[in-house]
Amino acid sequence: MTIMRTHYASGIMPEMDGDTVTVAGWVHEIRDLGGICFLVLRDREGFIQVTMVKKKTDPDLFDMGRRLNRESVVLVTGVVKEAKQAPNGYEIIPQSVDMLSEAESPLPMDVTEKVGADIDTRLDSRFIDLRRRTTLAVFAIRNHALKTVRDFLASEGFIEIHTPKVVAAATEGGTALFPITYFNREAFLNQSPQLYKQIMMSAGFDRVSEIGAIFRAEEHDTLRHLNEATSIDIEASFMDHSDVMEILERLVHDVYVGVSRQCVPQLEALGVELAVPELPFRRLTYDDALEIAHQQGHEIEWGDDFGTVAERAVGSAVGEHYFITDWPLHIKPYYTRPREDDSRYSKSFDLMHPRMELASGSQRVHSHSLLCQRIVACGLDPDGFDFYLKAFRYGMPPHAGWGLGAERLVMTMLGVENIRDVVLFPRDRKRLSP
RNA sequence: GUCCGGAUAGUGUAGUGGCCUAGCAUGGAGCCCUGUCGAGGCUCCGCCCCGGGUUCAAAUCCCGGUCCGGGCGCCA
Repeated sequence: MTIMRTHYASGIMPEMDGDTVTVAGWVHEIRDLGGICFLVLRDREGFIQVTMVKKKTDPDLFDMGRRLNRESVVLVTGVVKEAKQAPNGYEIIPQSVDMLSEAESPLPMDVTEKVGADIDTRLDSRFIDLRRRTTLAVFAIRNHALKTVRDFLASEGFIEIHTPKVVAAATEGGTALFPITYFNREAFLNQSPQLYKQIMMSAGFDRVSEIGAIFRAEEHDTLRHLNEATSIDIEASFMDHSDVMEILERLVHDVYVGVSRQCVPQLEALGVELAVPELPFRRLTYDDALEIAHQQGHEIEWGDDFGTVAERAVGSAVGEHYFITDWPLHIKPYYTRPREDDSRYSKSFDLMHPRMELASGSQRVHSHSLLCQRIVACGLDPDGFDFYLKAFRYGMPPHAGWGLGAERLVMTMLGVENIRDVVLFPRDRKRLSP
């Protein structure tokens, strides 16, 4: 016996009539009609029907096949037969069925999607949930989306880097961090690659990108936050915020195009009709967005961030992807560059989907003295930033960059409501396992 | 952090004081059935989160606990 398949389920065609093939996968369903028994085998790529006719099949094989438990792993060798009555017009007449791993019964949840399951049940048995066609489709699309991102950034001359995820005490401020023990010292999980990708500008890499994990210790409990997420980051020298905005919108556009072309079956499985957003995305200044929020009846003081409700109100007023630019300097981090003509404003932007924020970025402060000044102004201690500030003292080019939430990009693209649905093993406030 | 909601077979649900010996679907066991594709038919199996209280009577009301979901805040 070999444990090798010759074909995935999707690789079998009616034209192969008469060929002997070996398929391997999970027993999705068994429909036993008495004199004829259909076994539906499922693998990563699809389903294939294995048909056993009582009169023609070896009695032992027939009896073993019809008694298999759902979700057991089997290897089936047989002859492809073109058959009009079969799904897709073909089936396999088995010569042998080897059970490689018997599944226990009952299953923790339904794989055939006849009965629903709560997200909590699904995540507790994620390995089973991931066998479901729609769940698999989400991750196939996520894969294509991120592949498109990598291809796009490579074609734009970005060098992919990997920055440390374990970092020393110095932080960017703002979000809460996860403390860890690093030998006998205190350390943290990184909240973003921000400081390191900026250091790479001083290193002369010119354009860098990273797709990596970020960690935030916020105790939020929403459908769009996780404590471990994937961030798509870029940093580019000799560019300003409008240059990187242009890269960002083309990237998002490219992802939609790539997914709509390469993931047709998956989109169909999910019932998603993907509308590719038009370029260029609309640009609103913070003041414009504030005006729209006011018109929608949301009172926000100049200088405050938009709350969730006002943010959605602006989003539905715009109705498509858009940028909010020129944020008040004091609500942006210290590395954000002030506008030369009016330092109350910054050279910053957020990329918004009508439902939520997707990305934020800016032109950065590249002057060492201004950066020190800004760190102090934000109430932080420059001493903790030595390793970072040092890179600004020996030739730091002007630069700009952004960070884009990979999960949010995928979930908004697919209309998925819960961010946990687009992460294999999500980490939220309550879930640390599996 | 704060507010709101929920917990009933393996899974998803109905049931808001007695009509509950808890209904339905899916599932499991078994039987019948030669073209199913959410197969069909028949029989059977399996559930009220934990503890206390109110009441003649609690799945249902009250209190405490545990676990879960969600809104807002927070999230440079």
